[in-house]
Amino acid sequence: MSINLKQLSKILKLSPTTVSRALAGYDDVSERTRQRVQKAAELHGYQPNPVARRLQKGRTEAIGIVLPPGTNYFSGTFFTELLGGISEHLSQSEHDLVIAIAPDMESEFQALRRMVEGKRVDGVFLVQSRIHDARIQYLHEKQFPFVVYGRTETPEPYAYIDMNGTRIFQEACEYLYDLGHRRIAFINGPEELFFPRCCKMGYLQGLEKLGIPFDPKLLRHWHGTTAENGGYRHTLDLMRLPDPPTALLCFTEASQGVLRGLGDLGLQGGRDVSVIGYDDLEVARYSSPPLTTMSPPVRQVGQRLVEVLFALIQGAEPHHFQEIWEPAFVFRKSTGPGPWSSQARSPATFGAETLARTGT
Amino acid sequence: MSINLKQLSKILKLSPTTVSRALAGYDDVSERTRQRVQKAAELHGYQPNPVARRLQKGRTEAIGIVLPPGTNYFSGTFFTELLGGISEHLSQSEHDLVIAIAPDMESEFQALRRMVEGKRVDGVFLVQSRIHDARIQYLHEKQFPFVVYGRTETPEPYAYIDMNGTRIFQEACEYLYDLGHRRIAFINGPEELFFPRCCKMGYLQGLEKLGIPFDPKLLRHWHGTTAENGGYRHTLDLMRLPDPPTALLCFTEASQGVLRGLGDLGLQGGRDVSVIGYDDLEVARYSSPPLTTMSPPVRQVGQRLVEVLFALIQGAEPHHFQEIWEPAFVFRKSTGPGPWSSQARSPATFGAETLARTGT
DNA sequence: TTTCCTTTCCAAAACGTTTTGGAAAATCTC
DNA sequence: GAGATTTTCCAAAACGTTTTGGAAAGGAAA
Repeated sequence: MSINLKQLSKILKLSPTTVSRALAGYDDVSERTRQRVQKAAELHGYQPNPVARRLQKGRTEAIGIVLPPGTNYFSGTFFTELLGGISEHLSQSEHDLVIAIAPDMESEFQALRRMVEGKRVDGVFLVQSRIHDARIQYLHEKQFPFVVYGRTETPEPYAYIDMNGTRIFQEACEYLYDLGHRRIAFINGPEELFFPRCCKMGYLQGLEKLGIPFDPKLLRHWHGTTAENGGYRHTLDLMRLPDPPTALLCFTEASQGVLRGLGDLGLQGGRDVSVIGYDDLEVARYSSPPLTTMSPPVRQVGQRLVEVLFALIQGAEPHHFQEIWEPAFVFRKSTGPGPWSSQARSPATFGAETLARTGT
Repeated sequence: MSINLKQLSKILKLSPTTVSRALAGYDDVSERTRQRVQKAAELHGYQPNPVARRLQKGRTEAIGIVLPPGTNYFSGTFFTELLGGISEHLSQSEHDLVIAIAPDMESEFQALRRMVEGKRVDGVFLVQSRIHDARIQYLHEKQFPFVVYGRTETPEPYAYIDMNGTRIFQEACEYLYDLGHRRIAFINGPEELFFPRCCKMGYLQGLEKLGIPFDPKLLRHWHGTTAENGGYRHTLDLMRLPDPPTALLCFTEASQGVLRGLGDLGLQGGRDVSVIGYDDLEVARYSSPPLTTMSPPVRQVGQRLVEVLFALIQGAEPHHFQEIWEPAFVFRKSTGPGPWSSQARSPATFGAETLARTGT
């Protein structure tokens, strides 16, 4: 069917060596023959067989990612977005992205081991980092190149890109405070994940800084169901408290369920209750009301993950790649003045200040 | 780091040939040495290098899929679900799943060509089939193994698994008729896709069979935005007609936007307006009200796609694998009696009948 | 004992590249 | 024109498997 190196070199009456080196751009082949080779290669549609190249080079030229169980509970859309960023950057460099979707924790680890010990990829991405994450310990032990989107508690130095959840949630509290809110609830993600814990810290620090006593009833975690459903149930529950919140922070797509829950209770987001979401997916733009969010630049993260992983594969030290990015607010219509708004600082001032601080 | 065949054979004082054949289970190696080899392999954690194996075998032992642009507009969740089905089945057979996510149509084709002509995979899956689908013609010309989830109009024989959209939408019309609905609208997916067209045919046939004149104002297509947003806008628009529909059929996650739109108008799905969705994702179960849907068995489809593709790779004829599956109804709370309900047949009867016909 | 099967093993080739370590040819230097 | 240097090419080895086509050893049949 398609031509290979030996055949092409026979046509050109050159050795395979020369043809290979000509195409690879080495300077020990004359400009004239290089041109000749390149033209012939194009004409015959020659492409080096990647498998043969991989064997010789000792690299698989492939990168792996195994999506954890419950990815869909989290946000299928988020991951296809992240994968989009990764994939785009990857295809430019002749690399393949191999993926596994794990139905449960056990097969998640198994899939990871298959990639690593089966020498099927040169490096892997990790997402949804847990507070204690066995995957990270494992990969560190194996000395296998990997980058995490998120952090964990293990002491080993590893490469990561994470969002500053602590800071942005603290700022979200301040923003709501300035709008005149004092009863601020937080519907957070699963407790075993590291990122939600950071967000929780930001929430607590924010409250403390503002002199609002922490009410445990206002901090919720969804778990074992979709973010949307978790947000829905907790909203119903929260709004039926004797002293319900006037503002809601929420994690990923929980916000969609929150808006729905408010709707069912005859409340309108942005007017009766303020809502701020995390993750700025398409859906946030089109919800009713359009959602004010804290927004990580998902596609850019994907691209950067690729860059970092390539560096690691080429032997760079992981501890040089520990980046914490600042999410930015995207102000839409789901936030509005709260019952204490007379006491507030000027929101306009705050908005400007925040945008300046979070700019890229 | 890890051991290879030559080293292992040296340890065992056997030839690489024998070790390889012992592990592959050939019967020209004695039971005794086979056991010995197997034990040693296990002890040293020997795993054949997949790249070397691939080169020798002339197969990449990898399968490709390129997600079309706008996958997220469609339903990121649906695709992670489908990929889950594929991935699970695939990892059992020592194959890799390589994926690309295309930002636009051009790079979609480019990614496909890279996989095919770059000999990076043995076969590919196609999803979101267009009415005229250049990908299918291309793959057919190249004689490259592929299976489509969905169909197209091109005459070439190709392997596909598709849902019987025509039939299920026709039955949905009948079901709504029997509930007492006569003004039945349909918020359909993008027109250039084949499946929405089938659904449309089913809708039209259903109306005709029931003697309901077709009102073009009641048939909508969303396009270029998320399904959710499309559903939302069209619902607002439809319900503001002088003669608004009393029941809404909708395609994929448009249903979520539909419910939201109804909510904004102060209407309740299932009571004021009946809604039936297509695709039974987690989100349908937890919406308010829980959604009655037409539901394709997504994970099973994924598994079957893998089986079929393997058969094709082994040389089977594509036209032997043209399957049309019957989606089943999942009855929940988003449908109820319509204004013409006095004239209806008994819904109970209909329900039983439908379930029998669509069972598996 | 000889002949003919079986059983059990293995050397060598092959898959399609890239890299290594020259060698021949061309050019320069004096 | 001889020697030194640069330019241009290539044969052979290597990457780690599997497959091919025997060969040696052992046993059964004559």
